Amino acid sequence: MPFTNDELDDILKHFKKEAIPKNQMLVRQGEVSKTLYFIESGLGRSYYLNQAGKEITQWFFGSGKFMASADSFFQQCPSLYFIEVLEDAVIYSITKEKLDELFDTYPKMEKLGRLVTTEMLTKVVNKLNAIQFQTAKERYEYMLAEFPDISYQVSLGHIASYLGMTQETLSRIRKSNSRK
Amino acid sequence: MPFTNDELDDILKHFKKEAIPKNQMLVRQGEVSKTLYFIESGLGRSYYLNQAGKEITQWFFGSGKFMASADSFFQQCPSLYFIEVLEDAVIYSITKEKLDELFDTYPKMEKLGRLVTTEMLTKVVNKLNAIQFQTAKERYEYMLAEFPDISYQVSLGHIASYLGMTQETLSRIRKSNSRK
DNA sequence: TTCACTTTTTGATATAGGTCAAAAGAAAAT
DNA sequence: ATTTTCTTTTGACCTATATCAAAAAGTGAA
Repeated sequence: MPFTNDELDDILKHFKKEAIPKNQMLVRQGEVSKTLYFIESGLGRSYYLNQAGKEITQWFFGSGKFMASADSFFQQCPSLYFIEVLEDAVIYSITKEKLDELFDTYPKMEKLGRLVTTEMLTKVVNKLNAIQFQTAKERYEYMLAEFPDISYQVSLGHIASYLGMTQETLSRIRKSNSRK
Repeated sequence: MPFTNDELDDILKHFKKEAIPKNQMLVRQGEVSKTLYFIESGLGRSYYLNQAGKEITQWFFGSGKFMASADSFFQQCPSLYFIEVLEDAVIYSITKEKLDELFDTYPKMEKLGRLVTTEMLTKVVNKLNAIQFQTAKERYEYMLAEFPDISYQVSLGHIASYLGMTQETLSRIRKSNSRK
């Protein structure tokens, strides 16, 4: 993005840099989320509780990515998701108000916002297609391709629910893959 | 959106209004799509061909909605999807270049763009959750709730593939619903 | 009205992946 | 070190939905 150094300085001043230890919860279901996070290092995930009260991973956020309960942050409605930090992280955060300020000051930022959302949209659509029409095994392979790093850092159960299968099934898939 | 009448006039001038008959193809897989469509009336769908060569409906677009092969239009890459008109339609279309012109002239438009994408994102996430963790019957009910009109206008096979099930299964679900 | 073609329904059978329960393995806490 | 707790693996069994095949119903053209 073509910002001058002065602009960049000003923009970065609006963000707060923090070290966040693992297992910390950043957003709770039902809260209106006021903060957008950018992950410098570490790992986060969003999840929700299904009818049976089971945690369903909705998304993983790796380093270099923006993390938010998208619906809640952008529409300022109660979040459907929890967001938690899975690995000790360094995170830049910004409130909705400050971000909107930036959007007003720097129209170029709107573009950035639009591009970030569009990228996210593309990824979600990809996952949708993977989930909808691939076997459990193929979905796991899609995940290995899309988030190679994450597959090792994260517990089986988190990944399984992300991929829409039980952890038993994922365990069996891993076993059958390793035999070969 | 707070535009003056002059602005609105200018914006609308960039769009082309057209009547498009049913069964017309607007975007083909592999093409880079240069056009964004807004459906005044009528109905469209996007779909792709899976490995077996079967058409898989990816999305339905009803009146009052924007329609595009999102990845292709926004990132200007070859489209993964076909887009076709299912019911005679009246459509406003705009090219990528003209839209970008508008974005440059009217920063407020960026915001609009961002909001449209965000809304889309929310819907895709909803569908993802429906597909990922609900039974075939529940998915059909989700569809009846989300697109009540579409369920009647569209062929069984199109809907079944959209919902990630076979048409036989959908036919049986409809039968069991009507018995009650 | 009949013929060709498409879409939907029905039936029989197969299977991927879910569920439940328990064992084994790791990690954390005392 | 040892106990407690959490995570992963394994096994047996079951069910929702896919697949395959054929019949029935619907649609449109000649």
